[in-house]
Amino acid sequence: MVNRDTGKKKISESTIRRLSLYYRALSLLEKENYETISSRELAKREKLTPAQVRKDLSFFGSFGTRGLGYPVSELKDRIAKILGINRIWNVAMIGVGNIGSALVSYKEFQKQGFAIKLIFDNDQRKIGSNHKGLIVSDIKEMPHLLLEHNIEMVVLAVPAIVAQYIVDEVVQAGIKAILNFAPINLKVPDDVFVRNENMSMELEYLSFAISNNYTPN
Amino acid sequence: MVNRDTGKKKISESTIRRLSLYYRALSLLEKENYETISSRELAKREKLTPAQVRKDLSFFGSFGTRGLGYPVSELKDRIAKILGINRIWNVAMIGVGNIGSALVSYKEFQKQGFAIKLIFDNDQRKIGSNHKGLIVSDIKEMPHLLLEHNIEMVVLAVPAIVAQYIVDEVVQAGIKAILNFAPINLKVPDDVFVRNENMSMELEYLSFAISNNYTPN
DNA sequence: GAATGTGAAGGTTTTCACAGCA
DNA sequence: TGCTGTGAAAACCTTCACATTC
Repeated sequence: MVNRDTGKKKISESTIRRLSLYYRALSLLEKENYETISSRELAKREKLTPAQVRKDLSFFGSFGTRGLGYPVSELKDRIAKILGINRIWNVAMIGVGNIGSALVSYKEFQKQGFAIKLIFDNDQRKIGSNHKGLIVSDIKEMPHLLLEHNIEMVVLAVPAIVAQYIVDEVVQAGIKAILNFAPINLKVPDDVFVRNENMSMELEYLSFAISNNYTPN
Repeated sequence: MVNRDTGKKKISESTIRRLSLYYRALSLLEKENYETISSRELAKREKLTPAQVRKDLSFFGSFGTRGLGYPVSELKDRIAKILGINRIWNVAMIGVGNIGSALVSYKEFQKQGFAIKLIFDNDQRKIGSNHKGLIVSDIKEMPHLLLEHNIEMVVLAVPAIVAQYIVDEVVQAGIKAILNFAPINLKVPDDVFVRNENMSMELEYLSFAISNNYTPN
């Protein structure tokens, strides 16, 4: 429960993922002009239990008022701060194939404060072309451009075969966060965070569920 | 541990997700002409523990040989059967915006046996146009076309505002599995499976990790 | 000797249940 | 009365360790 080195309580991965859910729900509630929200109602909206919501939030302090609930706007801001999304992140997209170019136009990223500032590809026909106001740069220019533009995160949407090679360069350029769409396990140093987005896996999960009449929980 | 109704051991969501990982690793191993693989080696490739691999696999039977390991091709086929991916699934794409059209061209789906057979949109300019050999159909035609083409899964890539409305029609058409890209919690009957793909959430996780020097493990 | 299969142990996450406060 | 915050209990998941088999 408590980390022996830092003395801090350990936050589980699932708690972090749920914070994202709370954030989204609270953004909506704010638009619907809710002032406060109970753990029960918040749980209902995200298909969780009230106790879960309270436990999650209590990790970071006492935000609520007994008898009343949580103040929507304030809680939303607090969660933004915890998640580190109370600011703009500079992101680079590597690869402008199907997925890459779709993500460049994906408005949710922009909306959540992830600003795509650079786009790279190695295809001469794509280099120099315009994607949503951004010019595609040659991947050879990547190392110094990442530094010059203060890029902090990278979305990797390149074929699996070249992914490791490119990620090595990305790491070399000091990037510490990578969202990887290539279906491959990237090797990176311990201080670099990688999240793998594997869309086939989700379909496979559905396939399993239907095939086995799977009932979670 | 054991389900009281069915007498079956309960399979956890994480086990299912790892089966997908094993499947991918085994496909690769097969190409590399491995005949057998030990839990230790398989674990190493997917950054898991050997015990974990053995526990997962033992849920479904005894596939291995003591002293030797698991037969690569056979284990791969077995997992395919368990996941229900030992056949082709008929899939429909709903929405041909950025994400939708990217996914129509996404080769991993095809490769894993998820065949996109129909594409829908409500935009008159898109209806009738050609995407990778498929003609975009009017979403009004959806109910009967889903039935006629024996569609079993649907990928939902439409704006959040219309997602619930469309999903209601999809459910009505008897679809039991939905991969949802809209950032919203869909309401569906208990026997319909929904997986949410939320790419901003992954970036938020990375944001949290960098901001807090988070160390999972 | 090498590696599986599996009860038991250990650890983590979720839920319960209730004291405490508005 | 209504709802939070939180120890304690329960459920769940992972790892250990070893008997077993090839």
